Amino acid sequence: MEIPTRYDSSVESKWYDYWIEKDYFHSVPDDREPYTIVIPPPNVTGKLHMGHMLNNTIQDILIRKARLEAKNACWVPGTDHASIATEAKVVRMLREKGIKKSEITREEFLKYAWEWKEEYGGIILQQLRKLGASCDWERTSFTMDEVRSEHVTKAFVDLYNKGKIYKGLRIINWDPDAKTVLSNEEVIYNDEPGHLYHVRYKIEGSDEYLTIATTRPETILGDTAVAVNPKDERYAHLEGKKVIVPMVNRVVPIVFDRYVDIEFGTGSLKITPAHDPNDYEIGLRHNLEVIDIFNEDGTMSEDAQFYIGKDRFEVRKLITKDLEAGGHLVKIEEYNHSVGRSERTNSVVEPRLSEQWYVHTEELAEPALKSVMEDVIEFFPKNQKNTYRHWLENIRPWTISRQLWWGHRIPAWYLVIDGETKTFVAENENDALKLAIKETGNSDLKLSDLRQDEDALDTWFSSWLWPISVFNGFFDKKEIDYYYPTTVLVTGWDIIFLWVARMIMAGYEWKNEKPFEHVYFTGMVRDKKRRKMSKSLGNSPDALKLIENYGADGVRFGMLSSSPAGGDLLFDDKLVEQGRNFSNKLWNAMRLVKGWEIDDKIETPVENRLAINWMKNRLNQVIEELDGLYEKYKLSEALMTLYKFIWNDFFSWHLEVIKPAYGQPIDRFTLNETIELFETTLTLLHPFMPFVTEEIWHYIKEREDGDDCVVSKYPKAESYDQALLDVVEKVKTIVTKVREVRNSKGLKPKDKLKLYAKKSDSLLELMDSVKISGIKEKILKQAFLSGLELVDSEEIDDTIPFMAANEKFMLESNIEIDIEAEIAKIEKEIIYQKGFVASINKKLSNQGFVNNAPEAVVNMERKKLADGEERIQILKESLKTLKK
RNA sequence: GGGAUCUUAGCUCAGUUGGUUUAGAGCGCUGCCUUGACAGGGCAGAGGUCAUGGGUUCGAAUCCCUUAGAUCCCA
Repeated sequence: MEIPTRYDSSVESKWYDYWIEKDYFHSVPDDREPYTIVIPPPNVTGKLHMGHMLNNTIQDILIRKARLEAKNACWVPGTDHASIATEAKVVRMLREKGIKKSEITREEFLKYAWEWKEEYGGIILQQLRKLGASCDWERTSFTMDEVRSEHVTKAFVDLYNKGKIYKGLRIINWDPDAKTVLSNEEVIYNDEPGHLYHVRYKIEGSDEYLTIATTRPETILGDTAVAVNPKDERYAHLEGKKVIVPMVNRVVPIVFDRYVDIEFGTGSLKITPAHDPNDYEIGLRHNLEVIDIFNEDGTMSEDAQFYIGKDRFEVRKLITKDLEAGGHLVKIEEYNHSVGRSERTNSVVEPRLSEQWYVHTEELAEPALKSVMEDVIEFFPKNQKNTYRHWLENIRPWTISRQLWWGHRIPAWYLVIDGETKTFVAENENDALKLAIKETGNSDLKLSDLRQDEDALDTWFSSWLWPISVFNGFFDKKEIDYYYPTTVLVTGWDIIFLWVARMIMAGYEWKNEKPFEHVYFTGMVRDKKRRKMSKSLGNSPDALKLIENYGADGVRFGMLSSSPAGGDLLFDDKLVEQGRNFSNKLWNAMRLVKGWEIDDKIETPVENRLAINWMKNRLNQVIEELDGLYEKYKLSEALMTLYKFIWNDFFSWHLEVIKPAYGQPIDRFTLNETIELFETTLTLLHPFMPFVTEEIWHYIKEREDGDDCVVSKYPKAESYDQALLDVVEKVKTIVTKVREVRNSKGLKPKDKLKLYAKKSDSLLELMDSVKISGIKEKILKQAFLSGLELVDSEEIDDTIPFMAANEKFMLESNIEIDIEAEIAKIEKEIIYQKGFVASINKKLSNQGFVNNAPEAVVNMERKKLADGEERIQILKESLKTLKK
């Protein structure tokens, strides 16, 4: 049957099913060296996007390479419950059904949430299969499944008992949309346009006013002081005075605090301790009253006295008018300032005073910082180390409680005795009760006397245990001892604090060991205009559509071919198209090779032996290069090295030399050797393009059961003959030059012409090299020549002279050549060469250079000089003959 | 405001501790080529005083400083 001329990527699903059926991706501990990756768990209700594709392609390349190297490759997949994001989605879904979260119980809500998770959860894991991800699906984990939840509880109780978790009253970042606290890392700051309002406060018992500047006039209602800098002479006379807060007419003190910036605004600052972290600190120092004027959804509370129940942004407009009407507003300036927004809901974060659970991260940070700084854990690229250090050296307590239901409920129970609340932290309510009985001495206490904390834990409190919990690390010694520490973590640098740093802390806290050897940071996927991919811009291609159109291999190629570690990937359809075309090229090369009939009567032509010999040496050189690139995680470069080797060296040069004339058979040796080269090449390419390589693997040769590309043997680099590689490069230069001469003179590329070469020692050496035969034949075949004759003459009628590889050639042709143009060209070339020679002469006549530079470098320069002079000599002779 | 990284061909990027012909690749561009594995193809070509100005050195894209610009992190 005819093989179609186009590769059809729809075979991909067939191969994925086949690999699964053969159980190639499953790992159990054995005697081999483990190679372990845990997936950065995507949100359970998420869909595959470009970022996932990049990230997971990289992991798959590494894990497949390890598998080919006969390591015990284990890639653990899973999903994250993503508490805020998922809860927000469920709330929205319920609202559409007409159900309000505030009107249902926690149990009812969780039931809906689990239903939602069962329906939409894990779609992304199915999509990863389309990409070719060779995960061990039997190990699929979820941060809220039973095993992972047990780890979370145990970790919380353990830290609490060690005194590393505590509850405290702080100014926190409040998300009024999600109605929960956020950690500092979940707040995104950006400069946004706003206004600076200048408002005057009357000084009590005086006609004087004090003008303050604020970006948030609505918080005036919660003011409990005005502050100025003690060094500010403008305000020195106000010591001991008080001001009257507009609207509410509250009399509050003027305090003197060094925090106030004399230069900024009017130099005096209104103080709202309940709604600004800095104000809160000042409030503590001066013992100020705290008035909370907001409800949890960002509307005004009773304590605000005005605008009760109205939204904070509406109030900002209203109060501006009222302040103006009351004669308090001095002026309004345009002003850009930094605004914090919730990473998940994008609502403007409200600083709020509240009681939350915290992890004492300072102690945990110490070993985590040390191991990265000392390269015990290696970062790729290295420059992320600075960012990491800066954060860990300035680490602040980690707020881990969230006012959410979807998540791990905090394992703390409260008992109120005589109006005083006692806290018991335990792995379950029965243990908590035992603790309570023990502490109170009251054996009549019942479970119903205890009340569990309503809050859930931050999602990251479960993900930081991921490298441990996916191996059931707190309970199963065999698994964790074998797979931990994992080999490499592949993730985006945007979660270096949220996730990477915390996993390292957890690793040292509970395993006293790093969680991974290496961290490979991927960049962001952007569009070609360098914009972030986002739904609102509509510039993010549909990942599955891309796979459908170009094949997973094509997409993988496109994602990888331009994405250095840590650098952003500027995504362009063109790249994916190039990947698809590459698949097609491989396919057609296979068709060519497969189409040849063997004839045992044919002796192997000498040029074929040379070609095979050259390919084998090149292959070893390439394997060596790849090893170095993999070691440095330069995967893009590794792919491009392979791409160029396969397309240029293997297909364009090698296949073209050995290709028999149309319809003619080939000798057995050449074909077998070529198939073997093809096979090795497929193994090398397999990690990047798993499907097309597997497909072709089964076409080029009959295969026994289990002889599959996915588990083939990755070749080891052997030594290669550099001299041979150099000789062939020279030959290629000569062939290329002949083609160029034909091209520029309008000669047909495939008309057989005769080539003459001026006899020289170097040329004789090249042609008659005893070790390597087939040089002449290769040149004849690839440059479409009828013959190659070495001559003593400088000048032959009806030829075009040219120079290649420092030798003089003459190509048969009876076309008229434009002598003037030829002369001009050669003269231009002579000028260039003279400049070249002069620059080297300058170097060599410099005693400093000759004395100080290494001998090899000086010799190299001498060689360059000799070559240059030789070229000038040849050019001058050509000029002489032309001018005759 | 503090800190980090970066600036090489039209675009995206390589360029190992300073020394391999006067800087490489892929894409794009230009010309030529079509019964023959592949137009999702073949062959060849043009394109860069390595952001700027200084310095160190026998020698700088590479090390140091100035200036300009870009990106990111922290506050």
